[in-house]
Amino acid sequence: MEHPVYITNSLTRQKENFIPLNPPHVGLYVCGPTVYGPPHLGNARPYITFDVLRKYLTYLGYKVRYVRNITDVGHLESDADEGEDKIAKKARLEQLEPMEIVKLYTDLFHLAMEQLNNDKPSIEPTASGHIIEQISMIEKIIANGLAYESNGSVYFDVTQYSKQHHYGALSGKVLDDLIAGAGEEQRVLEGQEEKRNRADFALWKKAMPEHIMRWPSPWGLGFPGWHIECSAMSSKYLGETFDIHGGGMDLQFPHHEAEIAQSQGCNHVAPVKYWMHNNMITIDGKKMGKSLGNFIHLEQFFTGNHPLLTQAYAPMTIRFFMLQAHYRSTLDISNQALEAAEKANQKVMNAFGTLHKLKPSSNNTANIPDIRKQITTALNDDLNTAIALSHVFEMVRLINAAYAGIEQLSEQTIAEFTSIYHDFVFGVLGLRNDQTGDSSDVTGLMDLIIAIRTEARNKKDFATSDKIRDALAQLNIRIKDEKNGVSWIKD
RNA sequence: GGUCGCGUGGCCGAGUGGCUAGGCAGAGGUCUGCAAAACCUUGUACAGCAGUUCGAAUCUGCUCGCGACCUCCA
Repeated sequence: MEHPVYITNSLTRQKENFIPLNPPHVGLYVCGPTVYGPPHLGNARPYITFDVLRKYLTYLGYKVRYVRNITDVGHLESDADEGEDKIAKKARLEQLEPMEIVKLYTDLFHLAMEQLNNDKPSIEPTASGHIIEQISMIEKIIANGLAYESNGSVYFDVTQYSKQHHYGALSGKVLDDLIAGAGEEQRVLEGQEEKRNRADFALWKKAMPEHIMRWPSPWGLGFPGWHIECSAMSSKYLGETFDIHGGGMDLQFPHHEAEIAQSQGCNHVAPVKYWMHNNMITIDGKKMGKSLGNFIHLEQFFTGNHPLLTQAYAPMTIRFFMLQAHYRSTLDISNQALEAAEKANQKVMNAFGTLHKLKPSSNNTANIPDIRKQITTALNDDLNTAIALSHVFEMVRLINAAYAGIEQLSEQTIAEFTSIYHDFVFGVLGLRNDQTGDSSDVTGLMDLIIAIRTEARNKKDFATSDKIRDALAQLNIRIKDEKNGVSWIKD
């Protein structure tokens, strides 16, 4: 098959032709959430980005296996906590079992994914369900001489590894700098004294008495290091080498760098052919993140319940907003920007309704572009959804212009536009038309109300007709007196 | 301090050697009882300075400003 897609590979920092290892099969792994809190806007970006990628590859005929994990093993939160992990801490604060915390936030995450219209992954493995695989991987790495046990913990020997491989290839880090530390602000990392070298990272951590999430291992009771789960689960379900690994740019180092080292150190092959990283959502130009405390939960967007938000924003507004930017750019959020996205999205959805009302002409007006080709060209070029959308808007313009009688569209073109809506607007881009779904009862009632109002208008009884329109507006139903008749939409 | 990236019209945001990105907002117009919607017209933007080039927002250098990673983070 043809392979028209180009994607930016973080490993080479270049756009590369995407050719799967075993076409038409594509293995896609995306780092999933650590379920210890409600999902926020920043969390949504990779899942929307890679949902679009998955949908597009599927549209092109690839068979995608999409694996996205759930991290339900609490990794160490900070040095000060003396080994307490994020999930255990949350459990203590809320007086719940750690697995209750995991369940609660996994459910919230799934709900948000559904609201954002992200398809479910093919496999959604949990870290806690793959302890055996992680232990076995660690054993292999030790056997290969690239990890060592120290006081019940196991560390990856970065110095040893770097004698054979380039540690830092993905992130551009230089090992000597990492060993030297981050300038004068060198931080004291937990368990530093157990390591042979500052740059070494944990594969397995001994559980302190207060650490309640713990499993037996050859090295005693403990829990897996943060990075090993992704290596274990991706290789289990996608093979030792697979096509695409995605995630946020903030995971590039140390998480993904460590993944490469572990997998290579275990299986003697590079785990991933194409690394893809989405950029950050910013607020006032600064990364939205848990550590900065400037994040807004998705649920707060959907309800508008947040001091920084002037109104609620529907899930599709959020999705549209993200798609208007390229995934490798930062995206700055503001009420103004979100409102713009809301209106733009509405315009696209409204045009779909208008499309159905068009009367086909025998011929097209001149210069109707090949929208499908333009959209695929944009998506082929590193998944440029912003450009793809600009072509959608050209289609929207043509539809509205045709309805206004300025352009003419043939039956064939109308059918193609309908197909483009299904394939791309609703399909690949995953925008859902939340205005539809009204029952035939409502439609019948609206027909009746509109008929009565039209009667009043014909009698120039504008007081009555405006009263009806205002009352409907109160119910978020907007009446539009168009040249070709009266229509209504739900806002 | 090291590494990397960014600075585009009122806002968000594509593009990256010559050809209108797009959306929102604003202005004018068409339509309309009014409104809404839609359509048409409209903005001549690329941080600053210098250089390369027939030509630069796009390449090079310098300056200023901002950010990401180097620690958990999507």
